[in-house]
Amino acid sequence: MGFDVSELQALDIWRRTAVGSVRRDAPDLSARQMALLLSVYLTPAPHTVRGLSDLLKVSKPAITRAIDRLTELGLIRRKVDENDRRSVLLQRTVKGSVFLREFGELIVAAAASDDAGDGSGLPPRY
Amino acid sequence: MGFDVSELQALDIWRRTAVGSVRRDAPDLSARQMALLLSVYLTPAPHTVRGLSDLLKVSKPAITRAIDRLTELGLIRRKVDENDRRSVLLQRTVKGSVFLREFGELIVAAAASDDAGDGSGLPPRY
DNA sequence: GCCAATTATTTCGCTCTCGAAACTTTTAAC
DNA sequence: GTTAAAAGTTTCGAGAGCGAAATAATTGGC
Repeated sequence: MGFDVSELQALDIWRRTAVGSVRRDAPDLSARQMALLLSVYLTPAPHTVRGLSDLLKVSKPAITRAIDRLTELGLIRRKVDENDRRSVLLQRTVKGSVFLREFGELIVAAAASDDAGDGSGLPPRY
Repeated sequence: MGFDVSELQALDIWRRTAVGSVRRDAPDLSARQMALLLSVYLTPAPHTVRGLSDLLKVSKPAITRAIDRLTELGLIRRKVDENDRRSVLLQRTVKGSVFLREFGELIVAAAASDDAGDGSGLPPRY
């Protein structure tokens, strides 16, 4: 029972962010979809179906479906690899950048409003 | 284009956690389901369908379905409120506690492995 | 050129989820 | 005790996701 303090703080920041995002009526992405989206934006290109399938240990059809959904939402874009036309490269979009920027702001705000302290009982360091 | 540094770091921690969770074959919860689960565990009881519907600004049937899913997974439990038998109280389970503890560990580990520094170029403070 | 390997998508049958509206149970008003 | 309100669930038709297997499309071996 009970959590380590830092884990608890981390979970609470996660909670505030998740609740804030849901309340904002953001698209209700699954964990897989979010992991895929963040991987495309925050890890070095190129991003292919096969590569993401290996990275996430999820079947290729499941990756294709997640891409379908994120593409419908306008958060990423497909582009055929001209060097190997079998491959599909995933690219960022303006809408996706905006979405993730706002999401990042939510996390930062949630962390800032974490007034639980560090457990030391001392005032926070600035 | 581009993100503020702290937002980028926050997003990257989120990414590592999300990817790690998916790779571990954790249940593929939606943002709504995760927000609900965290709210039940980290905010003061009682937790009712109506209360969560207001908190998350999501319809009551959608809350019921999310509870159905989380209950199937054994992560929370329903209990009729004996003071008002119309209400259903949501309670924690051992399995849910374990799941969230591990998830918290994942976040903490992701934050610890954030070797990007604080942008100052100085070594991290311990 | 031909054939096997690789990449991604589509299909199949099935389950889960959606919002809106209808419904059941329980409580409170009076 | 009858009636209105409240809490939660169920139903509806429709859309999305699942894994496994089948299907393109393209490439590389030779």
